[in-house]
Amino acid sequence: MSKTPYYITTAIAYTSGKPHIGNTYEIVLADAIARFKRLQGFDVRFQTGTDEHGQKIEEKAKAAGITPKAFVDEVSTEIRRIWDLMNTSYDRFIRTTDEDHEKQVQKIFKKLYDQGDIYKGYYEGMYCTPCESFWTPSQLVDGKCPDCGRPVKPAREEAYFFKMSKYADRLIDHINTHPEFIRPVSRKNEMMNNFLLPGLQDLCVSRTSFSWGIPVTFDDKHVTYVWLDALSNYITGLGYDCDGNHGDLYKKYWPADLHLIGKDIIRFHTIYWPIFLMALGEPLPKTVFGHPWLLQGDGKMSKSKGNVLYADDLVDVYGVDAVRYFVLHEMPFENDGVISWDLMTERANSDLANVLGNLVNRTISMSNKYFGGLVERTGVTDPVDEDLKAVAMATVKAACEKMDELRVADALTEIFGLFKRCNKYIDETTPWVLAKDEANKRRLAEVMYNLTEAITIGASLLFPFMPETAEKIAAQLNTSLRTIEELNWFGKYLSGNKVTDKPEILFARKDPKEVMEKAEAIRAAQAAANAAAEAPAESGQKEAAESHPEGAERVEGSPAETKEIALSLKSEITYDDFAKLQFAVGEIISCERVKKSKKLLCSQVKIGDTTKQILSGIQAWYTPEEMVGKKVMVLVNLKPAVMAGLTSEGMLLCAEDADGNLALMTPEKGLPSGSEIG
RNA sequence: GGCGGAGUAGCUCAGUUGGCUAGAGCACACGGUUCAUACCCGUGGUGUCGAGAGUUCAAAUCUCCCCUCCGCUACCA
Repeated sequence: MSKTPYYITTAIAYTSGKPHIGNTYEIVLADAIARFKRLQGFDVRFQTGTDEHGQKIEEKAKAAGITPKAFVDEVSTEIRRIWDLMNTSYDRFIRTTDEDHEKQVQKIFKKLYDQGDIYKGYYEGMYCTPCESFWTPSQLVDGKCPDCGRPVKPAREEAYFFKMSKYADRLIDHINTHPEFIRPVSRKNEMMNNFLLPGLQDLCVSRTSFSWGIPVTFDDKHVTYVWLDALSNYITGLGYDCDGNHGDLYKKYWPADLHLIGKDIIRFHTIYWPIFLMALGEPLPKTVFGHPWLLQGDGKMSKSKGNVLYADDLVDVYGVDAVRYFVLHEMPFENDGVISWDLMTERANSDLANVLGNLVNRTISMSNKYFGGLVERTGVTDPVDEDLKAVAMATVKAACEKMDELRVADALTEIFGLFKRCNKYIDETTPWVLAKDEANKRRLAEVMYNLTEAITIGASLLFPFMPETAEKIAAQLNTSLRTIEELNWFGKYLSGNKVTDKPEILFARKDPKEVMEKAEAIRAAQAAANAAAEAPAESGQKEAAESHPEGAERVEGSPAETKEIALSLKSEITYDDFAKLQFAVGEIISCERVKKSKKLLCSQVKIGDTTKQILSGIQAWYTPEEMVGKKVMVLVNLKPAVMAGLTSEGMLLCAEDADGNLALMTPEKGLPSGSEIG
């Protein structure tokens, strides 16, 4: 009888920097699911990897003075190191720079082009030559470039597009008839209401503005744009062949059972990816699960504050399995979870040290104390045994049910419920009382046997979540872990077996004070490293919530990475061009939030003897209160435009770094408002 | 602005198709116990179930409206 195949993937991580604990969560979650499926007897294939192309990487590499390939080699290696540190059991770590992947993406592009799904077109809309940017008609302001206000010309840059609309109806039908396809289901409405029902726009699948990508074979100016490249990894990693000569893995494992992704990229996995597959004539993945995020609890995560949590630091303090336990347990099904040093310590102490570690330790100690380590089944039962056995068996079933629903945190809770039941059983049976009377010796032995067996069952179930711990427990009990199939009845522990005579502490209790001291040291080191790189203050929570424009996954930049920005030069202008722009110093006399917008601030700006109302998308960086009184650089003669119902009569100038952080331009000396800048 | 979700004990959250004194875990307090990592077991609450109104014999649960927070989306000089 051959095992049922089960193919699970994570999103591939974008190689722009070191992943923090929030990014590391996904691979651990996937690993727990993959390991549990293996335990259930599935033939599991588990794939993860890195997404390595795109303009952003090209720019970062340039800034670092190395080739894009050298850059992504370094980052990909680092990501893989962390995945390995977390003890994840992936079968393939694919890189989008892998030769087999690139070759297939090129063939896919060609095939879709040949069959008419991809067509050569132009960026619809208007092109601003100096800005090298395309704009849709709705983005234009009075028919001019929204960035520089200059006239724009009709579309110029050619690009390849994918005809999304052609497959929209089929996809809508598929989503409606396959309730398992998008999970959690709340995400289904978002996709339907925002994209599918209003009508899908064709997707741009090639670019000519950068070169770090997979070249289009029949048109060498173009490289494949991110999604067609990145999403294809799920099939190229199995040996998909566009010509139909698929590898055995592909035949066996496709379609995927589960694409595990962050909730920010659900759209790409539930709309574009299925449509690509339809176009290729391949079956669609069974389930796409958009998991929530693990956010930091103790203050906003910020590189400059040095409080970004990384897997390595947490592992140093708590150990791999404690970190795995925390991220798996603390992450609910639909809402974001929270992580902090305090919460982590609390959980490690109460659940791991007190409940689990202590249980194993006291049980083994008693076996040694009363029977020299021998665990023997005597058959001297008591009614109190029944509930323990029933709970043990029920836990096996409950854990499977929870995992089938992808409720990983709940499954873990079920398993710990069994360990708690074991502790209670010890109180119910009071082995130390039984030990006082030789007549109870055989009953005592049975109690110890039941405990040992129940712990073995718990440890077997725990394996997918905390592999090392489960194995340590089995080793101490001198038994082996079981599969789900082998957990079908209570009493498989070998009677007469001998447990270890020296129980090892599984989880030492952590002193919150000491942990905080270590955390503080880590924080200081991180802040120092960051200060050297001179990163501006920023809101990490916000960053965590921002979707990555290019990558298949957001990855936080490393604190140590260079902050040098690669300047892309615009075309030269004449003095006359410059002279058309009128800049002046303005003083903000009042400022308030624009109610209808999350990003806009509405400022009254005094410029000499006139006052202008100016809207700016800077709410994330400045409060209205701190705006008031600032002297700022204003572009005065910009044609007014209406935003969110309010008129804006100019533009406050800001500088923006590579991460999108803004800073207002202010005069270095206290000049009066109205002073012209030129 | 459009669509959707959420607001329940100090904290994190469960609460199925409306139905008996509204629950769990953590934290806290007290009691028990000593095999064990000062651990384990038991007991304990004052929750206006976001505000208001309505339907009903009965509403945390349904309807309406309002407030707050969040997500996706649009706009973002």
